[in-house]
Amino acid sequence: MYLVLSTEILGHEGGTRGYDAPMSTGARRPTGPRRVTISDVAELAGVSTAAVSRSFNGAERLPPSTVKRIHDAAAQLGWRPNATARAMKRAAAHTFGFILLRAPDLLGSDPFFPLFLAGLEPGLSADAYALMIRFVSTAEEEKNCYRDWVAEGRVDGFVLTDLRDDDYRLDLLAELNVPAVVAGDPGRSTPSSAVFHTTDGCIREMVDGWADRGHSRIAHVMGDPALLHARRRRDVWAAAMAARGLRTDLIAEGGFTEAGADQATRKLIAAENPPTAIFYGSDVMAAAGMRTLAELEVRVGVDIAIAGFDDVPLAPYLSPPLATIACDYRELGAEAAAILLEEVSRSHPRGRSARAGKRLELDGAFIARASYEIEPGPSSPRETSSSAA
Amino acid sequence: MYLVLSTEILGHEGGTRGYDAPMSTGARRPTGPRRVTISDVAELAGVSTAAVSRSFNGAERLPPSTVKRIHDAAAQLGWRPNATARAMKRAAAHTFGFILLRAPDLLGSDPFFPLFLAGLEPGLSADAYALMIRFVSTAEEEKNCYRDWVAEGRVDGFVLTDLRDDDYRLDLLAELNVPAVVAGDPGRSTPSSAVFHTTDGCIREMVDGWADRGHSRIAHVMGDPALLHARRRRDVWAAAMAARGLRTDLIAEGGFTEAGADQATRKLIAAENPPTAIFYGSDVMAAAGMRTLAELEVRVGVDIAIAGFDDVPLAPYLSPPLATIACDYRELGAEAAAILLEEVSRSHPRGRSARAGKRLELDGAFIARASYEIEPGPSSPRETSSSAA
DNA sequence: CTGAAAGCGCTTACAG
DNA sequence: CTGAAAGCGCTTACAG
Repeated sequence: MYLVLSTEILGHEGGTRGYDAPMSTGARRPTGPRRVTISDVAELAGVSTAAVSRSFNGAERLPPSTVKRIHDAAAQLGWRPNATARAMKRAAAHTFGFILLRAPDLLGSDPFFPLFLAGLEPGLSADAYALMIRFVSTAEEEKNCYRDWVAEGRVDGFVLTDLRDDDYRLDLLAELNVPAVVAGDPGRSTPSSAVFHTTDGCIREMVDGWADRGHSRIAHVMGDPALLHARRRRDVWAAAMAARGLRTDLIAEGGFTEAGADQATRKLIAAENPPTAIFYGSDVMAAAGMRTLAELEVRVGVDIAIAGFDDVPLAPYLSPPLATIACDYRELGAEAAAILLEEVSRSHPRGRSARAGKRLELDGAFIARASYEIEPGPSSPRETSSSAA
Repeated sequence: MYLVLSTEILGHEGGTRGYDAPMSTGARRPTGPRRVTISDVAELAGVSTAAVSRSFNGAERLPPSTVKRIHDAAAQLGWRPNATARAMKRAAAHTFGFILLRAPDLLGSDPFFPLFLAGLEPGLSADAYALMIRFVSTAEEEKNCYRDWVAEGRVDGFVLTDLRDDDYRLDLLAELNVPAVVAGDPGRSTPSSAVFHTTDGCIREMVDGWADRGHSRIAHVMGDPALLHARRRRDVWAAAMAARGLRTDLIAEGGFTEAGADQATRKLIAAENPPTAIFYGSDVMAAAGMRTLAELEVRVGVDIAIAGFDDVPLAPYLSPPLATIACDYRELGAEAAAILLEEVSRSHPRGRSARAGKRLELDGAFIARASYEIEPGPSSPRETSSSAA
């Protein structure tokens, strides 16, 4: 924290700059030069601290010559307004919190988190907001973190992802009465704003396309049912199937993990009437399922059609290339940032919970790659493949 | 930032708690209840603010009964010490910075960032340190961010990744004189500590294994040569090749991208004497290369052997499963956190740049999956595959 | 052992 | 237009 007044910073005028930094102010610090403060700049520029502050906050007008003198002095001393002191005066941390409750082993393959963050953060920092991130491992820890960060004044609002069934965080946020944006469809009215991809049409398009090609046994490997988006994908798949008069009992849980997808795939293929097509709730599950299918000697793209969800960068490089539903998670992050900034700019000291939050829907897209494009044989795929032998 | 004294928080004693929160203190705020402060707690508990502070900082001893009274009062009011005020007094933000200069399109498939973060953050927050993240898109922005965050007192130190050739950040950090930990091998002595995986042995094992099987034309698709780890992988591959008396001219740049890997693979296969094995500098490039090879009708695992680097979760699910070099990036993050905390705990108000930083090396592991296991045919792979026709 | 008071580094009504 | 002074919410020597 101690700013070293190196000659670099002082433009090599260290010895002759006609300014002696006070070397102690009740300093109980071990050693080291003391921090440069607004007073040092004021003194060097020959103005009051108020003038320095004003010149850095732009609101009030000062003579240009004074502003220049102050800015020169600040540059010479390498001074910038201390963010902590500023935050204290303003009673705002100028920081948002992002708390993640996630199995860490899911993070390595999940395309959502890094892209969302890469979209979110630049949007916030463009407005000088910082982002504070926390990984928690239990709901208890998570709950405490939300409360603590607000009570301690660490954050001015939150970003939420991975909405869960009956998610207590929505009510918690309402109680805490802080701005928040939910990245995901809350499925109900909430005081928090929300932004999410609407992929219902994509899933319908996928199911209808398969149905049009003659598929009737279209299975679904769903993600973790505790997650709202996993349930939503399942529900839309089921509705699309029902709309075509198709049965929806070919379903298994894959929990968004590779191992789960492997088990789910085996279960589906072992069914009396195995599917001719499988819609996996994520590309990661689809990729794992592809290997399982290969092991079971069910050829993807020949005996069975599959599709995933997310459009991970590797999806086109699988063999056959994986059909999927693409969502731009970076865009989602960027929109979340914009909404959050809008939330805080409207100051609702109270009554935030009174109004309903904004809703912004983004479009997903169905991408029909080779893994999608097969027509079911006259018999089940396994019979087909054995009849070829 | 305004804490709502809801009945929830007050344990439903809101009306009869015998305590009237002062409703204004020169409050110029729009509306809303004012923030609960240490004075409110002191008043309710019938002690001084000093006592409240002490009871929350543990150092000095207070009578247990007083501590209890204070803590009860704090709980009743939902008060927690304001982090900003605390930081100001302590002249420390209790926060570390993590600034990323990265092409955002690389983030979606990169296993490093999310896992590293998932290891790093819990380590820091266990010690009540926060992590501030920033994505920048130019070196200029990056440099300013380091300087600004220190000058503004936003952070107490930094985490660095993606070390570049002749990386100016190492000197910048030394100049700024703040604690830092580098995740990666700086390749030279630096005042910052560093933690990284040593994979030289893994790469040698891979090359030697191929050489032992009779491969002599082992190519390398390297990552972005601006990055130190890409260069290191190349150098170690080249040294291992040279040690076996093998030529090192079969090399191409893939830039860590799918498209780059595609181009690099085409270039290598088009060579007069194409390789019988390819070491890709990342799994993402290897996966992309696999598709290119398939398009070129060079069969991985039959005509050519390949291996990647990173061990992404999908690696075992490619076909054939991808041999690779595994590094535990979560462990790397956890170790980086530990080192950083150790750095700040030793207070070096000056002279940080005098001593050399600590070095911690972690082990990588070579994982020989099916894509690795072929022996080269008597002729080149393309001749082999055409002679089979 | 406990409290009054100074001070962390700013910002901003307020007074000149 | 400009500055002196109060105050943001804490912590901590210092004095009782």
